Amino acid sequence: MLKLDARDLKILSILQTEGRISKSELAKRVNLSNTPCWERLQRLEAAGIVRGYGARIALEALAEHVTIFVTAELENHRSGDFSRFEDAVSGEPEIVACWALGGGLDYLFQVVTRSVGTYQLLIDRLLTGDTGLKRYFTYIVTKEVKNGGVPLEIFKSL
Amino acid sequence: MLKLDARDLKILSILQTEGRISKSELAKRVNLSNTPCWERLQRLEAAGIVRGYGARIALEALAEHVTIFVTAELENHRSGDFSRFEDAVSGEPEIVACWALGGGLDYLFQVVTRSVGTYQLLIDRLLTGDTGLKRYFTYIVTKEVKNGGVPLEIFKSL
DNA sequence: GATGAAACTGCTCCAAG
DNA sequence: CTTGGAGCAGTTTCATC
Repeated sequence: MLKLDARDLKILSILQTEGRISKSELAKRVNLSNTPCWERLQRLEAAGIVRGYGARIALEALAEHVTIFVTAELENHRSGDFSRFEDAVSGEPEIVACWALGGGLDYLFQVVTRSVGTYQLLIDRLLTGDTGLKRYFTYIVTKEVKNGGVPLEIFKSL
Repeated sequence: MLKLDARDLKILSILQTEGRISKSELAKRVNLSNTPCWERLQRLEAAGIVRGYGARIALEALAEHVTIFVTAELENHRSGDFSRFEDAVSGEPEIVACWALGGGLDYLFQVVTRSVGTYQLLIDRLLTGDTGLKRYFTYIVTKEVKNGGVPLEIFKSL
């Protein structure tokens, strides 16, 4: 694990919100000259800490859609059961995120789709496909309250 | 709502994964010359469809941390109760995302923090602060299975 | 929509302190 | 780490078709 100083963290937190900032502007913002700042960024990218860049897209300005969270419980807990379900999840673009959970529930996943109807089609695919899904619970999102980035501030003291 | 053709969607989906692509390279990828592609992007940004750009940061390569999902139920459902809770959520950087839900539960939120201990401190802050939080349930994430972007493919036929 | 070009800014690398 | 700069690539805005 690469050790990072406060400047590296500042570079990361600037890039997190301003991914298309120019490298010379970035250097100014962290009080470094061009060259060493560029070298730091190279290191961060090479180490895989910066995994890439992306546009933040306002889906709500683009098309009608619904966001739904689903908790899932599997039929069985043998080693193959988990990877079978996870493969099914990977193959569904409407499942935008999925996490394995400790405790009674096995998975939580987030669906973004056109409507409740297309969500039901997705669930039907999961139930009739050989995914091992036993029980699920649907939570429809009525409002996105917050969606920020990872709080790098918390790790400042490393 | 701005109407977008297939090229606009392609621009968006390229930018979603390659946020730092050069504008001339982007133009090539969508089979347009420099100028009209640049104009489309200007429109998309001006319309707020592209809300910004950000680096994808691999937190796991950076520091030990835990991800936890929490479902929350509020004491009361008067108009002020929701905004009071949402304000508290906004003020906590460790709460990286929060959604209001239909049905019995009021909110789902995602916490990224250093440890289970710091998570408990967060919960204590929410409980002792005047947030109206009545009942909550903790789901510790043991594995991130998938974390992709919004599936623009789904909206191709618009 | 396409093309070409002008003026500018930024990028990458290198040298020297 | 700094400054300075060379050579090249990318950006933005033109005018023209």
